[in-house]
Amino acid sequence: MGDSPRSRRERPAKPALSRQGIIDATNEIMRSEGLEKATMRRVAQALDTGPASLYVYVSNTTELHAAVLDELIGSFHSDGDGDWVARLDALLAGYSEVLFTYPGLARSALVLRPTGPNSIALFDRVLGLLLEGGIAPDRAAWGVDLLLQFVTATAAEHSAPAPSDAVARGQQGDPERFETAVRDAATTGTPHLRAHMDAVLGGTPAQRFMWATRALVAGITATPIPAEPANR
Amino acid sequence: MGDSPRSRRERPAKPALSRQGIIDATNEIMRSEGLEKATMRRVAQALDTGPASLYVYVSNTTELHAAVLDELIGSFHSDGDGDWVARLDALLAGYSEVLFTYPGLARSALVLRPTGPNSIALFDRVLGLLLEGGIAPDRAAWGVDLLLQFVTATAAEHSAPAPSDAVARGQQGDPERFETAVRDAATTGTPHLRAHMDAVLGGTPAQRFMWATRALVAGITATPIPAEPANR
DNA sequence: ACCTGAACACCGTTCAAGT
DNA sequence: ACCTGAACACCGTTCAAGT
Repeated sequence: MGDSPRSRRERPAKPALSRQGIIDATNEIMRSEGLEKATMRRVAQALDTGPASLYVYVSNTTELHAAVLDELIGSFHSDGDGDWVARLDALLAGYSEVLFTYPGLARSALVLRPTGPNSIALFDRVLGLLLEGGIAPDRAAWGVDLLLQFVTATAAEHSAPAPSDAVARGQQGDPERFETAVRDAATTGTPHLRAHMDAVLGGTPAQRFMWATRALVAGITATPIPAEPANR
Repeated sequence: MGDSPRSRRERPAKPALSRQGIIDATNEIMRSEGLEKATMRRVAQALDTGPASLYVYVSNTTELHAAVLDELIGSFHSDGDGDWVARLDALLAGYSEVLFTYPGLARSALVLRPTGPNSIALFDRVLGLLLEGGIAPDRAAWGVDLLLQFVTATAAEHSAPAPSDAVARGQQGDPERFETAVRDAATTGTPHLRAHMDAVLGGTPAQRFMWATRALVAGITATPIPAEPANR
């Protein structure tokens, strides 16, 4: 009994594989090294096994990433007080924060249409707040998509593929590139851009985020859905 | 003279490499096989050379994809007539059509913040239409981003990674998965979702697209930008 | 200058074989 | 059942060497 032969030292006991263990390890790698490092091979290595072993618990890379995302969505609680607008702001800010912390996941979320239990719960909470605000249920129902899509897309925009990839510098959607392009173009055939360049380039990201959510809520509130109420 | 020695037959003359030729070949592969097949190696093969040769004209894969996107954005002209709303609809529909035809590119566009000349021109056109609609310049300037982001994100959502990948079936954001998840969840702790399930799941994609653009324009029109007009 | 063969350092996924 | 070594079929990018 006592020490089994191969438990000499090192090897921190190598916990048995499990779906949750794989998800946790993936989460950890994503946070510290970014989505693109959270590969099957890298995760397997972190768990001291081979990539093939993961396929017992996870059906493919996409599904694994989706599982991590749903877990993260379940991890933030922002049931602040205040009126429904304040609570909506807090909720969207919380979601946004998660996506900014794991930027690569925002890209996935856009394509994946998260359907895990926590994602659905988030959808329900946003819908509840819009209804509480007195928005017509039809409009609120469609509006949730618009709001969550905006948050996701905004986070995805700010996601550089590799945290410190030499190639990425000046390549990605860093605002600078866009700003330079606008200033350059303003001298040629883009009259409106030239006339309003300062407005186009103005505002902090936080100001724009806040303005956009205001505009979305206003639009959702005021815009009737088409005649056929909700066909299909 | 006449036939040079190595022009026996076959080999359709192998045109010299050029940046434009590389872009065209990439475009063609994207259309016929999807973004994920438009790799350096695959493009090089189509041009009958090795991948290393492409790096003389193109700095990396991302830049190549961005070049194709800007070319496509320049390729559609929808200066229909009618009032500004009709023309805005036509313009966004045209952009949307391109992105739906090359779905993978929509994902790229979100992260890339396209800055090519044609992309900037599109931005200018949308801005012009909003101004024509009498929207305050400050709001219009920020609103363009919101509108283009919506179109791009919507196209990205509907993009399955591989056109006919066995794994993709039931995996991606096909509406069915979301619908199933909603119906399942509706029995548990998601009261609002249950109460308004039909509204949430209702509407055709086209109806939702139209409604969303209406809501966006309404919100942009009605929402004042923050006190500091356009700092920075 | 332009082009390229070959290499480096990776991927996801499958499958026969082991325990 | 669960796990895995090894293989298959790919990637992007670099670089020394050729023309």
